[in-house]
Amino acid sequence: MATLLTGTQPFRLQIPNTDLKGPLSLRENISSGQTSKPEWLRDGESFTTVEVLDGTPVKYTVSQLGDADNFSLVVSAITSDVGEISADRTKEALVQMLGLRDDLDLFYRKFTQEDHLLSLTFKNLRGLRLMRATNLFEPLICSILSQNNSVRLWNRSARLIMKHYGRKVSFPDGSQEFLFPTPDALSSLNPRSLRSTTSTGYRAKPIVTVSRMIVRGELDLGSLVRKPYEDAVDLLLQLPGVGPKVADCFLLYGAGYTQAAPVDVWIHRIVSKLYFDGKRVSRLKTARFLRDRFREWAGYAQLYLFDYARTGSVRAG
DNA sequence: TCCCAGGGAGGAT
DNA sequence: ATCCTCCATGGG
Repeated sequence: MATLLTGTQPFRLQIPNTDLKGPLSLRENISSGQTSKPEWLRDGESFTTVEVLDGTPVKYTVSQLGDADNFSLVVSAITSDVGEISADRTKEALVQMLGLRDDLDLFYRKFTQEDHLLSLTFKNLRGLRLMRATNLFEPLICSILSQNNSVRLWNRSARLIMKHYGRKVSFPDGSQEFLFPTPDALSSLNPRSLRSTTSTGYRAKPIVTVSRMIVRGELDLGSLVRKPYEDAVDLLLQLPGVGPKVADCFLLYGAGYTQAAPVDVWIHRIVSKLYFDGKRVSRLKTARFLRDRFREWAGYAQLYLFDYARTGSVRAG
């Protein structure tokens, strides 16, 4: 039943609105600094990402036609020269990556009624959704990279890591892309050389250490993300380079824990300003506040508040 | 030159 | 529990 894609048979895939719940802004999704992976590469109005699905590299090129509320996605997905994978699997992975199953209409409706302050962020960010990774290692490394860093710089480092240490893959359209490296590839590195080649600074050592833990079987991300949120956090906090914010980033953008609310400098500022009358509240209390107030929507609330704060809708308090 | 960026670790209070 | 300081790197 499922169509098999091979390297010699590129195909196009239309995802009609009726499959989705609520609006989508592909551009907002891509540019919102989420740590599931570095930003998809942009060429005009189309965005490209390469994902490894069941061992087969798949290159997606996606563009959105129409506006946030009335649109279709035009998707080209091609496999590497050696691989093949079902069309259903390819489509499902895209739906997951773009958060298309999240009921964004419900989110808007619910908090337009229940939280006027949060609803202030809705108008300019309509269609912004949570991204999810198709693997667990890449978002963990990207989340570690993001600590005390700018979106621009951690993206740059992640791309350099791919270029220097990831497998190079050829596609039938003639392009060559670098995959994100495996834990094995990074585990064998000298942290100093990783640092000098990828501008990762003091984050190089924890990246290598975590990679080694995975290779040795001391860290099993697959079983970690099957645990309840609190247990998963406790385990993540034991890792070098992983504190509360990085753990929440990984759980939200990597593993889909929508109750996770990463608190960085921007969230710290905007939540203090909007919800605590400008009074300083600790980061841990800020995170707990967001989880208690927004529950399974905490990740979404955080995402909207982050973009609202960062894109200058408000001034730093 | 200083300050900042999707912070964390270790220590002192 | 909360508050220091230091940690690399590059942009403004």
